[in-house]
Amino acid sequence: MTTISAGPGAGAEPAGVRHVKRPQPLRESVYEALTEMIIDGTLERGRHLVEVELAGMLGVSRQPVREALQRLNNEGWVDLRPGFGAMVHVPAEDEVDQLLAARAALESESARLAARHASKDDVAKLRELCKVGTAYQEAGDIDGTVRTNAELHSLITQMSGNRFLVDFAAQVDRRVRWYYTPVAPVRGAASWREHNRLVKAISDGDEDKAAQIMREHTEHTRKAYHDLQAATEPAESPDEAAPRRRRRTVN
Amino acid sequence: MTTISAGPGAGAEPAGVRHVKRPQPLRESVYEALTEMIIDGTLERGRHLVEVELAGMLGVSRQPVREALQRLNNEGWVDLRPGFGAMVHVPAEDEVDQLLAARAALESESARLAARHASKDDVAKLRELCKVGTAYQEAGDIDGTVRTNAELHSLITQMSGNRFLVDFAAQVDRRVRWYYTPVAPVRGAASWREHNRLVKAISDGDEDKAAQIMREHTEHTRKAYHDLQAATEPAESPDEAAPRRRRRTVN
DNA sequence: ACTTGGTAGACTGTCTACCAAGTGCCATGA
DNA sequence: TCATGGCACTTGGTAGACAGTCTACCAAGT
Repeated sequence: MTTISAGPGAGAEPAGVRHVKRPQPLRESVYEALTEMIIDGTLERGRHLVEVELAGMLGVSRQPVREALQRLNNEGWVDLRPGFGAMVHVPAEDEVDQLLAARAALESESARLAARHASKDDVAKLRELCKVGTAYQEAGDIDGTVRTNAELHSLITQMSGNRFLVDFAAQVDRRVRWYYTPVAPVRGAASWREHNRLVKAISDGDEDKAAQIMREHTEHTRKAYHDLQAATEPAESPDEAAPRRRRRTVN
Repeated sequence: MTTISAGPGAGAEPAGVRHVKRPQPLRESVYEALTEMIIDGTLERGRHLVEVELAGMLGVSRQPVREALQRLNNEGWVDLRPGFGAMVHVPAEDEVDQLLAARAALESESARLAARHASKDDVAKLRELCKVGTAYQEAGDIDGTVRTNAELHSLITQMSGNRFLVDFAAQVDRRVRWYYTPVAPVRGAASWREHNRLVKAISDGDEDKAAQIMREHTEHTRKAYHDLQAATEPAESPDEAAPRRRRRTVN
């Protein structure tokens, strides 16, 4: 039973004015609890989510659950079928591809703007993250590597100073991480070399180079995903749950 | 009194499979009614939106209104302050800038992908839109020009075949149009010349060129906005509401 | 003049209960 | 085997209630 514990929303305040801890709206906690459960697989893909069931599970009433489900629906985590209920979204095959393409656009632009606005402080933080990440990677600490990777990318988008890029990139990133988790550990070594070059370009203020490196970086990730997918796919049992048609040609 | 009339959700179906007319959920209609009222200024910026008031206004109960407001909040149309209510969002000065920057990234990537996947049919439609738009422009039909412009851009993003780019770009676009409306008519002539070059590049399948033209196109729009802003701004009374600081240098 | 304390009203956040309509499933029957 | 009818379940929406919180305002004290 996962009960909600109104966790502190780790919002990055302008430093110094730290607002007193205010209890989050329940719907927010529910939203977070659900995404977490979706990402960590507690709620498997395709599972039928019933409002009252979730409400009972989380110890709240239907209302906050409904509101959370609607947000999850808007952001593509679940599919809401009127009169039936919500199902945890089952990603289509071309979806990861599209996500990574969107991410390439968003993050490479972010890198460009980050290079434009980088402060000494930011660059120092970036360097630190690179060091930490590489260390994790070499130590074989997958969890740490993934986390640091996320932090690095997040910091870069934030350095762009563009709220919309930050929001969109964050949304895409969470989705990618969800789909991608099973195949994440693969691309460790090269990835951090690229990160280093990227940080170098940003600290040099070389916009074009930063954007280009970030684009290639994401592109490599996509390729890695494809290779791994191709290697895994033939092994899947042909009597898969839904006999949905393959349509490779669409994208 | 604006009453909701459960209009047929003019969703673009895959053509042919037209689902039987299913009444849209109320929250959807409310959402649309509210965005419309925000865009056309019925609900002024900064206005405090009270749930029961809106509910009465639209002839529905609180619940659908709440749900619509929450979505509006997530998409940045209103700001939800816990325990107080929703206020129509008042854009910060640098916000249009950031929106246009995000749009540049999203749409230029879309143009690149559109050039990659363009079908004969798509290109024909693009050409048609260009013709129509230019005609409107020359005839001085501002409304028609703006609408056709939106259609053209929308079609290009859809041609990218990337659902996420489509969604994000659509979101950004609506916001831009809201802020931008007062200054829209300015940039008519040059804009359609650029559109023509863009369509040419797409039909040639020249990805890089398409992306570059789209980027410059958006950049020009941003510049036009700035110039117009600079020309208008000095006229504003100095005893403005909030004496917040100008920081032009940020973006 | 400025701060403090108190009061009142308004509105949200959440809960409960309830009903209508739509959906999926299953057993029945041809 | 396949269509039909019915049943159980679930959402979508409504109504009402209540606590907590936010804003504003007023009065008294420094």
